[in-house]
Amino acid sequence: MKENNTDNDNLPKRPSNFIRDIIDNDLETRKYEGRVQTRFPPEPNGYLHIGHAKSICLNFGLAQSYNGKCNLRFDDTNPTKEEEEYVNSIKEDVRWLGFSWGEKEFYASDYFEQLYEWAEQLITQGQAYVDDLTAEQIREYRGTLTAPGISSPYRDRSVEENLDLFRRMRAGEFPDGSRVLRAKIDMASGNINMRDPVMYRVLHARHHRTGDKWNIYPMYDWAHGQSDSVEKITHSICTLEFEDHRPLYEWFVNALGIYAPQQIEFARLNLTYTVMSKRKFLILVNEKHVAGWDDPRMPTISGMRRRGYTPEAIRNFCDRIGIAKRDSLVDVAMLEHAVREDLNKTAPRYMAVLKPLKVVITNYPEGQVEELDAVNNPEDPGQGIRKVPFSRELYIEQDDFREDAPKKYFRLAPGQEVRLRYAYYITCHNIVKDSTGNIVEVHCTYDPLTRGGDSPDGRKVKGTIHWVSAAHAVQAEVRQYDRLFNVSDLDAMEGDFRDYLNPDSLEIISDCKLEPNLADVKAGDRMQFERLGYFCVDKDSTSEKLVFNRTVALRDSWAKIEKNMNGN
RNA sequence: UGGGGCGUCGCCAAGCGGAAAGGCACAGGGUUUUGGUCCCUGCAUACGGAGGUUCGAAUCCUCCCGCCCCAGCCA
Repeated sequence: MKENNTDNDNLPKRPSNFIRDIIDNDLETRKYEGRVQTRFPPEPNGYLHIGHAKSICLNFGLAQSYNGKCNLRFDDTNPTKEEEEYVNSIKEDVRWLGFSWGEKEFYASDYFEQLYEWAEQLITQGQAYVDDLTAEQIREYRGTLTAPGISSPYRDRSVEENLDLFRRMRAGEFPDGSRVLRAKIDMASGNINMRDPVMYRVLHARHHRTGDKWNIYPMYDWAHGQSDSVEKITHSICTLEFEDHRPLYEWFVNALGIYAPQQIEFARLNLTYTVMSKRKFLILVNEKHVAGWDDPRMPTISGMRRRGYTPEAIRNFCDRIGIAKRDSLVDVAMLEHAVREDLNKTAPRYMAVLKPLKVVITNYPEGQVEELDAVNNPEDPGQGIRKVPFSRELYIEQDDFREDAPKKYFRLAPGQEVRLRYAYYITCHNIVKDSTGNIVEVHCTYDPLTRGGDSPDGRKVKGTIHWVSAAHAVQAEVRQYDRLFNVSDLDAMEGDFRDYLNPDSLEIISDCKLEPNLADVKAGDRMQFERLGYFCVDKDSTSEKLVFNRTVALRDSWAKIEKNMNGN
């Protein structure tokens, strides 16, 4: 029996941040009767990415630790860009990340009628008017950053005329773009959002949920705060660029006299070597720089899922980068660390040779096969052991043999003894080359007394390399990914972001040799290929042709040493 | 030259007037049948700058500098 175990003890510990401070304070002052209600409000116009994950973890995480709720709400106020396909993928991604949002999801479009009524209320209160100016004229009348705007000639229409016009807008009497409903606030405000913002536009477009019911659609500013209000949100968390909208957010709920949530802004996530905008993703996909939204090189949730990332790793990453208001550019190494950390504990290990070099054990009996024991996961004894076949002809990694070994090279080289993991010590005594001088085969002898990888005489070998029995090897394709861009701070670069695409972001290796235990693997399975990295089975994989994605390589201190030896 | 924000180690980020957490990265060492993991150690006399208040300031005040966002009938 556990003692003194409150609910909060079981909840994930998360670092403090300014939003938690605000909530703690609100709880203390009973600002919202002790409630915490957040929401994650994606627009269904694209796939979620790691930046959204930050927001998801924040909003759902806050709800969890304060015993509150977090609504999933689709901000579907622009039917020209939104599709059901996206709402489905968003739901899938949020769920996959490990969060749930109760019995139903919310939609801004569910509030269209209420929003409409509130708009009539504002008109009646003399705080909104129908404007006949064209989009271009509205822009001109709005003024500039330094010059105040000027009033529209339609600004002082009577309540009756406004009501009539607005009802006819709804009824579909006017063509797209002909009229808008605007809030009557302050054309001279230093905050441009307050210069009579547009609340409704005429749009004869079919909405993915309301169909053809509406001929007018609310703008973000008019919809968002009121949706929060309807849902009794306590803390409406959004990104920094909406900071300027907060006065408007508050103006609307105050003018309406309805429940007032509070908007809090935090800095969005930026990652090194990565772009993070749906617009740019769309270009990458449409121009075929990547294979799709779920290309494993994409920072989309679906791309990362396909790449082999775990929800746990992404959540840990999000907890660790913190929440603040300063613009930041998080090192992608932080993300990679988070996956390695999780996969190290969970991923079963296998041996796989990606770039094979044939090794013949000349003193090993022809035709003999031994089944050797291999540990499935040294970090988790519970995962047990497996058998791996060993025979006279093997494959090892090309990188694990050097004819002229540099200093500190502990792998196979002429005259140098190494351990074959879980098998035997071997020593190279002969190299076979083809007519052009390429090494095609390496001949070694083994020490039968070192079976399993230990020598009775206690003799040490510095290197241990992985291998696969040639006769038993399973063939596979392995896709290795590198960063999509070759500069760390894309936003700081001049010119188009496509100029910085890394041409080597995808390497397909087609003749990999895998230990036979990998033959029955299924799409989505994650594992470590010993000494190489973490991999997962791609959805393209079939029993005839296995396909793996490299999620992330293992840390490679030998690569670092060698790089330093070569003077960087 | 308008309005709104932000500036703490290479990158994130705690700190909320009492003598600069943590993570990543990096460097060195130990353990090791993954050059993986793990374990040690090091890594800001300093908090954009300059003044001021105070016994005491990254934390309060003033001025200055730098960076980001805003002129969609996008969100």
